[in-house]
Amino acid sequence: MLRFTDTLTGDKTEFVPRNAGRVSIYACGPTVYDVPHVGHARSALTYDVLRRYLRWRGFEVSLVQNITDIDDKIIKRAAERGTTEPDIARIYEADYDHEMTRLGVEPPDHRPHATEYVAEMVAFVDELMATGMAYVVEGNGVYFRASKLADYGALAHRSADELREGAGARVEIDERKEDPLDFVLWKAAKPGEPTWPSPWGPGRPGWHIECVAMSLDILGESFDIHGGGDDLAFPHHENERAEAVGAGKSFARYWVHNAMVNVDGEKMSKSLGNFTTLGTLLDNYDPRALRLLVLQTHYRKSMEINGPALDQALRGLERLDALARRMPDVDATGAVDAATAQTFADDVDDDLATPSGVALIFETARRANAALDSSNRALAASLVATVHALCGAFGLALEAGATETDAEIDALIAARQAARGARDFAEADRLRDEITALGIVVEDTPSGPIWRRA
RNA sequence: GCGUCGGUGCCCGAGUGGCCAAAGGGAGCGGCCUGCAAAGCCGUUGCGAAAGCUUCGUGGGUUCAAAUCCCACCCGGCGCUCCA
Repeated sequence: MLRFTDTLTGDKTEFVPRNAGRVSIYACGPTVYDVPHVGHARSALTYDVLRRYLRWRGFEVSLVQNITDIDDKIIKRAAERGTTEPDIARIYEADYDHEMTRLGVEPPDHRPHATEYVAEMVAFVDELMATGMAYVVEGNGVYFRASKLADYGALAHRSADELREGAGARVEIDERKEDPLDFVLWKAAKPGEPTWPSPWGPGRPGWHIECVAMSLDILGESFDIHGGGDDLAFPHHENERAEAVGAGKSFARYWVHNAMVNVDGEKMSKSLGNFTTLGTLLDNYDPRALRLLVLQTHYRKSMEINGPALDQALRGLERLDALARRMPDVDATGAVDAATAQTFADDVDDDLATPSGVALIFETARRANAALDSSNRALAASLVATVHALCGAFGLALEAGATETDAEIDALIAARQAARGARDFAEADRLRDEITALGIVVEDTPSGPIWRRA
């Protein structure tokens, strides 16, 4: 039975999709004003894994991830660089794409841009105006009237009054609002900023109303899962929900939030300056090591991503690759071990418990190696196929190794074999040192030596 | 301050009433395999020869039984209006 922890209820609840066999997911994407960092990677990997896993479980999955390509930060960055907002957005969206590709994150089924949905957003705000859920502050824009929504604060698990008490704890309250909880839906134009026409004068979109417009347009009302980083739960998602519910629409049926990446115990963020850019990390590590590391921690638990942690994950990954290398002709298309696959599904179904799934993968790999050691090739083939398949369910592709040939290396290996045959082990070891110096690892197996790049 | 999530063995990290001295990964140690390696497998890493004893932030409590439930406290993450 599939279950997820729903942020709205705070409970782990059975997941029943809107339409049997089909799952619709809206995952909050980046605001493209800077390069992606490791925290973005965790989020992206979480929803990539969720989608792939659900697909592996037989669901047809539709994933929407937006690109927010107009907002304050983009405007600020464009001004700093002396360029235009579309330029900034284009540059960093391309960068995001590039890193996601390297990470092995599949492109979403739909990737709407905020700037493509301005007309829909205006129409949405208009609806809210018509029902009294919103009001105009002359010269500032249109605000959502939070007091009109009975359960504003539901995602934050706070009552409106509690929220009012806490309001201003970190950010100054805009005194022009009727209520501290009200938030802007449409921002009136300021000089030099990009604007779009509206019934309330030229301006631009406010609090992530693009997510509401796009999710409802593409996925429809009552779509299944709305996901994102848990720093978005309030106010970002709270406000989205308010906008949708305020307009009388059924919004997301389940809210899923992934936890943050920490650095020395603190959240990785731009403002703290403690971030590792994703590009730098991927230049130095196998992207699969990052995926495995993320899979080994439950998505709702904050985690550290640093060199030592990645090194550990890399070592584990090497074990799996080594197994794949032992049976290079077996892949995920082979007959999988049904009992293992069932256990895997039972485990992971419980709130996307990928750490349990990974544990089972390693357990299966161990059994496969043991079967190979005792020459039980039929069992081994089934287990290796299972390892490939389960890794595949998490988007982890194992590398069965070098299919490449290299005349120089082949010659050295042949020479070493000849020396070994002649029991001239001093010469054999010298040749192996020479090969090692080229960055190659040689492994002797019952069927002869194999090599790979270290 | 309020809300929320968490504090587990050498490290990372699962585990939410008994099957737990506690998955899996990493690291260490011993063994097997190998000419030697690598890879792999087996065992082992709280105390004890064993029966057993003591462990899962701290202190209480509930229960026949608690890492798991309740209360208090300490510590940490995140959020409290434009951060994934």
